[in-house]
Amino acid sequence: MPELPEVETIRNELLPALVGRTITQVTIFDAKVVHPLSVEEFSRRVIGQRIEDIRRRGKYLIFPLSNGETLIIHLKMAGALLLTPQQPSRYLRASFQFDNDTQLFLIDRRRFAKMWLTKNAEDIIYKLGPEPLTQDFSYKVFSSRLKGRKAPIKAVLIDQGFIAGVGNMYADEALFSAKIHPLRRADSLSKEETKRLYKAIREVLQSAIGNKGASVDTYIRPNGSLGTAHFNFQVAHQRGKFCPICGSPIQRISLRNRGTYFCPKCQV
DNA sequence: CTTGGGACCTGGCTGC
DNA sequence: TGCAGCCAGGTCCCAA
Repeated sequence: MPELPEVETIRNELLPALVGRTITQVTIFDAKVVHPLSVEEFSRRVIGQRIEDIRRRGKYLIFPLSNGETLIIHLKMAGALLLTPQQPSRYLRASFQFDNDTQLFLIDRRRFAKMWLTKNAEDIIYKLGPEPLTQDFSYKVFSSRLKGRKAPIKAVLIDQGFIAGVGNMYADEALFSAKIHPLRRADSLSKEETKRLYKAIREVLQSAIGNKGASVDTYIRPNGSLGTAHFNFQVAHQRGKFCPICGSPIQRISLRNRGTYFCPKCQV
């Protein structure tokens, strides 16, 4: 599942291949991926444009184009971006051809991934909260944003308007690392707990970027190789396993229709 | 405004 | 072996 570390890895690995390249052809195999634009309009507006840069905001990939428009891609749960050469995939939803014979494929088993073309990227990403790895995201910002939030802390962490980029896996990992129960009311955390969680969020994300993301399901890097961050997971997706600290069975509950994994003894 | 539930999707896995 | 049902979860939409 691409969360911040996975999307950041994809960005880093697409940058040298695509920046400065011009799109010469695009093929959309599933019209849903560019909705509400028609395939024809999307193609017309994107062909001939040079990719000026690749940025990331939360889990969105942002491609400023030479005509002033912006291409935005969100991979949702199962999407992947692959550079040639690649094996054919029955889940190919779109392909871009560039002026140096490079091709970029959007693969998506579950048809949730989406592409937008817009003159103003803010129209798409305006809802996002702060980037957790920037200087701006200080402990003070984090603690003040928690005030008055009565929902379970896990639900707040995966709210993209609260922090951008933290998804289900890394929320579970950060809460385990900070020894906080996922169902704790967000505004009930002590100062010490808030500090631990703040630190844990940044460390968990940074470490996962260092490991090129977590290949737990369909996540794959643009060159076809896998990330290794999931080898460090302590609770996320560890069904049937045991807490690495105390040996208790990892517990799974459903929160917001998301699988939530935690240690019932270490996390209070 | 916040909160919480369901919808959108599809394929792999589990258990009867 | 067959198959129903669970599980995976990012974001939008809607109701309270």
